[in-house]
Amino acid sequence: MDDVIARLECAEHPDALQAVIEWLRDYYSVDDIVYHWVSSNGDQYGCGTYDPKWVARYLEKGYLRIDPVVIGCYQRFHPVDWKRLDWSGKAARSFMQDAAEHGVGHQGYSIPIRGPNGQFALFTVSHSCDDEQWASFTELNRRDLILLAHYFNQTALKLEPGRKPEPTQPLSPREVETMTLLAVGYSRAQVAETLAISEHTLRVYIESARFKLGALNTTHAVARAMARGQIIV
Amino acid sequence: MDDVIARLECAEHPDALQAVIEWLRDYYSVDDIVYHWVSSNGDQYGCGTYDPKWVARYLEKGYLRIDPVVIGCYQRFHPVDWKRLDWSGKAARSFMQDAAEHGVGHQGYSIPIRGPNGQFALFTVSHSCDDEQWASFTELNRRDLILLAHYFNQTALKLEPGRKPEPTQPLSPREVETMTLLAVGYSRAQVAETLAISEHTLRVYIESARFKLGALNTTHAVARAMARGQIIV
DNA sequence: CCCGGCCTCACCAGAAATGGGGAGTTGGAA
DNA sequence: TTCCAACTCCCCATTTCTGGTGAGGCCGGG
Repeated sequence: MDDVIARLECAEHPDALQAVIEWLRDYYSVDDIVYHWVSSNGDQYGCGTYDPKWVARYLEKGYLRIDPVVIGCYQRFHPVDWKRLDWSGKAARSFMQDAAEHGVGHQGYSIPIRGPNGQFALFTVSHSCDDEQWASFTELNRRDLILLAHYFNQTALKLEPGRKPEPTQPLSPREVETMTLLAVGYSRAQVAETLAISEHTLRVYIESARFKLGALNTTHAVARAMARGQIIV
Repeated sequence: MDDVIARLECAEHPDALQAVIEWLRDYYSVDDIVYHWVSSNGDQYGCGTYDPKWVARYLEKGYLRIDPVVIGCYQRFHPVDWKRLDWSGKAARSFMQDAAEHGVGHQGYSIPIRGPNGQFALFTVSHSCDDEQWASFTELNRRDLILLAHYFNQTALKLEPGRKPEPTQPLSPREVETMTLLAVGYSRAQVAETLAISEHTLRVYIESARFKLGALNTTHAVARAMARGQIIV
């Protein structure tokens, strides 16, 4: 374990992640291990031992917005066993069947990981075995998996595969206040009143913030400011 | 360590966190350890060994939006040493001085933790010693601290001290699509076009989503949907 | 079988936001 | 000192959003 973490910490190329993940699969003797993230812009990055055909199909079908693992983990903090997720709904059902047909095990344990800039990633272990075996496996390895997930994400963030640095121009104090108040539902007039400035001035802040954030309108600007962690709501 | 984590996992009352944190402070022989979170609604919860006067002053002064530790960690994923944060700016300076006067050590190591619903928490260890000692301490204990931070947050989330469950009414698929597209900067007309529906219909979705989210306007609705993890941007 | 939630469409009038001008002060950095 | 970024204020015209009301088809659960 220490060895793996050390390798992650000094990794300098994404291939290292893939190598580690394959090593881990053998080490734990499970069917699959996958790390994948999806962030703001919608494109994603990941590595793992799933059949490439399944990965391609997943992307092609846009399963990201259907997959109960993603949706469920997105609203959780704890690692979660797939069985505890919501598999009702016909979209989820057909997704599950499709996954099974592509060789994905029916047991799974996923750890959600969150980073700045609205980053969200999953570290998943999947296998085929009965419920009891699976329960004892997850119970035994939970702590290691949490730490692994953390270091995997740390490494992935460091390597930032082709991810543009996005110069995240900082907002001025007034701009931050403006965005924050807009995010909690105030109208322009109310924000102006709260900050004790004219609404005209307020507009200048909104527009400059929008410009700095590269946003197309106010809602977009607020969403970006939130996603990038530039405002604390 | 295992003992501490076990105690966190079976904790049933917030006092357990306080007890554990005090035990940890003695175990590591540091000046202070603090866990605190701040989430959507702005109110916060925490426990730690800081002087209550300092805690009160922190809240009273609204230091949350000035504290470089909070602001800095909010945009990071890795644990961070206080020295690596941005302490320029007069607000930050006077904050630092005020903290020092209230007995806060000048060395610090903070671990950001993120949960669903836009939850953000910090697990901080603070001390007074020279840089080298501090560097070796953090190097040595980093991994334990990450795991501790994780389990602290898990416990805090479980206990949810007085935090309303916020029945998080789920959005319908169309509502999710609508909110998502608005969050990435589309105007109402563009969203309607993208979804191939009339703008009138779109408005119905926005309004029903706004209603479900308890939001005052579109921007607010998008912000809430993001913060609650109901849309993946 | 019926109810309720979801999806779809329509009209209207008023309120709010946007885009693009210009212009002055202050305080900190180069 | 000079310069720039931040902060403040104002006008105009146009586009966009919002609030209220109404209505029909579809599908799944009780």
